[in-house]
Amino acid sequence: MKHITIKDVARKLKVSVSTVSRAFNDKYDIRAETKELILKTAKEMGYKPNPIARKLIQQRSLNIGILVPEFINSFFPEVIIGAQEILIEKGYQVLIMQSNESAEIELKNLETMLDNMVDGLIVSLCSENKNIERYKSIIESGTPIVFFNRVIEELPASKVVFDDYKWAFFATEHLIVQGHRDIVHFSGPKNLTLSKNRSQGFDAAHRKYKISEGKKITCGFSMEEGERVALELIEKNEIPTAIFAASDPSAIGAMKVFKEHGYRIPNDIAIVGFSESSLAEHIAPPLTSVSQPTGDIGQTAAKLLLDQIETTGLFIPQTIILNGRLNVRESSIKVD
Amino acid sequence: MKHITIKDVARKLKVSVSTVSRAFNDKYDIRAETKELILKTAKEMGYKPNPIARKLIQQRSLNIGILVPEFINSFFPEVIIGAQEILIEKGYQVLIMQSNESAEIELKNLETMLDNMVDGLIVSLCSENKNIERYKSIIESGTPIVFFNRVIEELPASKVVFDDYKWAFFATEHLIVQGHRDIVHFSGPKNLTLSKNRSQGFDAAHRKYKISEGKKITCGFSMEEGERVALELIEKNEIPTAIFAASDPSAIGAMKVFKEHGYRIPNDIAIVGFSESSLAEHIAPPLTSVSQPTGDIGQTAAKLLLDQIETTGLFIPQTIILNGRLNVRESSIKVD
DNA sequence: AACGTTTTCGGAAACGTTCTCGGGAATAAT
DNA sequence: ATTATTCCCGAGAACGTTTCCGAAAACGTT
Repeated sequence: MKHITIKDVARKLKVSVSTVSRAFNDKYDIRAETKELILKTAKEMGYKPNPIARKLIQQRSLNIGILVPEFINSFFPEVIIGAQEILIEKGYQVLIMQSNESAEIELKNLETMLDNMVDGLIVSLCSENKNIERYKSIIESGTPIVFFNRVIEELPASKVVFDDYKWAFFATEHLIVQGHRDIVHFSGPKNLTLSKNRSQGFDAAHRKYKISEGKKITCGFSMEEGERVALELIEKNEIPTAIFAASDPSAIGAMKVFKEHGYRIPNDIAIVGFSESSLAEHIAPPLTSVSQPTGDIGQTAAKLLLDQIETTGLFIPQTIILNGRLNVRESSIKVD
Repeated sequence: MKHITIKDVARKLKVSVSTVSRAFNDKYDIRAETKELILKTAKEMGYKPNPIARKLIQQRSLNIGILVPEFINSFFPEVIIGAQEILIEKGYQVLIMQSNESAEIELKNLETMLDNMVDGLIVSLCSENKNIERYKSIIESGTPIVFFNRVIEELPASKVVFDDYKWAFFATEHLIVQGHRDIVHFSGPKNLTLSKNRSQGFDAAHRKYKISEGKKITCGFSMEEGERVALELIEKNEIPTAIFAASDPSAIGAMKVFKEHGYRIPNDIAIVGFSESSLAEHIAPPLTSVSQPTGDIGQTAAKLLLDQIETTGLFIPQTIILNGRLNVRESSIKVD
């Protein structure tokens, strides 16, 4: 009552194992009729080639691994769906793992993927990125890999990123144009390129309008982090007139705390988020935020990866920068 | 420059392949010193047992597959994280796939998981569930599997579900107690047990208070579906005084449309959702919703699965019903 | 010294495939 | 009729492990 193997099929039809194999892999010489017969009876017998054995000998799996730091917020799921669209069409299956922002789990996940002989990887790093050396060795070994969103510059691999600098600039400019001169930036985790870029965009906007540099506070991406930092500001009584947060959840967390303490949004404090989450337009007041083309990010990452997989010989890593949009909503516009 | 295999290690140390294998699988007779030596030089050489080959011969992978219909909303991710906590601790790795509510993709995902020889499956069905026969055959073949949330009664497997009937009853009762007599239920996809249960809870509450049966409209779980049904009601000018939606996104979608058309929530229309999403408490007005113990669901599912994996011989499927909470917020309470 | 036991190891078969090689039969060409 | 060509197919090695079987070595017992 065990698995039906290629041998069973061969025996039943009194043909050789190789012939059965040929029937399942078109590329070999086999008479059309025999092929048909084999395929038919194989189906009847419930035979299906064992992919593990196939992987062992072919060294490919038609599986792609996607590694993300979290997927509570809709950002990563949306990216994944975008990537899946492309990959499934090409016959690949997508395996997803999440590290819950833990470098340790990230590493384990990574090894599991490699163990499963994925043909390629699409990864977004967790905020405490300690596995750079491992990634370097993977890249060196020739495993196709593309990074997105949470990226490290020094890794010589393809990347698809967002123009964080530019859109942080626009977001900040928007606040400045509204008349704000005392803006605090909730910046993301320090070791991410993305945090640095957003932070620099924030500064650049100040420079353009010749305003003294705004204050910056390091703040994680989560709602809790936003709440924490907002409370800190309230306790120190250093309330700015506007906040530019590096993520939507942290913006929303902050908004919640401020509202609870009697501040009115946007009249007392204007708030702008980043990385449009599905919440943005539904919370009160609706949150101004920079939206990223999540689907596109996934799709281009998938395409880059497929390119690399199909390229024999030297592959030259590319970095693709995608554009976004500033969705202006009530949280940043003074109303009377 | 290829992979380092067990043979390379054996050759270098002038021992047999089996001895090296023994060093990596404690259970066999091997002298402590030889083992140490082998492990040491293996590490130096960068050797790691190839899990594909191991799977082929051992027929197990220490991988668990989790199949969900979507993960844009935080519900499924939260469940997954709960399951992961338990599984990782036991040495299992978790592979996740999502079907985007498509039965076809669900089936493909399922086969991929099986292809990868997962030791067990945790699955929540997509709304158009057409793969029941396949699941039956999987269960029959003895593959450990547990279903959660989106469940089909007739499948003889372990399940962890929510007491949808009870909490739909409470949610409806809450609206009735607020004085509502004209409540519309946005029920979920018809073929899900969960929809039926919620719908019956809705009816039961009406019966208890001797109110004529409320109107029910089939509505998907997504925001778009909620918007669609709300528009329908507006066009037909059949505006109820309250809505009990089978999901938060559909409640939120409806709320959005009603607000855009000038209806005030909750004064003109009270709304209650289901399956607390992270949005609920942040939208305007905050949404009354039934919250499910997402983490618990994942954990119990994982535990049930591990039980089944470790049980040799006959396994008796269990169904575990978990409790929730009604979070009453402004969307359902008349204010003046 | 002869024999039994235990420890430690090597040989080789398995797991389920793919794929190269070579050969026989059928067909075409000379 | 002989040779060349094409078309099919079978044999068997390979992928990288685990694990059964048996044997050599070491040790203890009488």
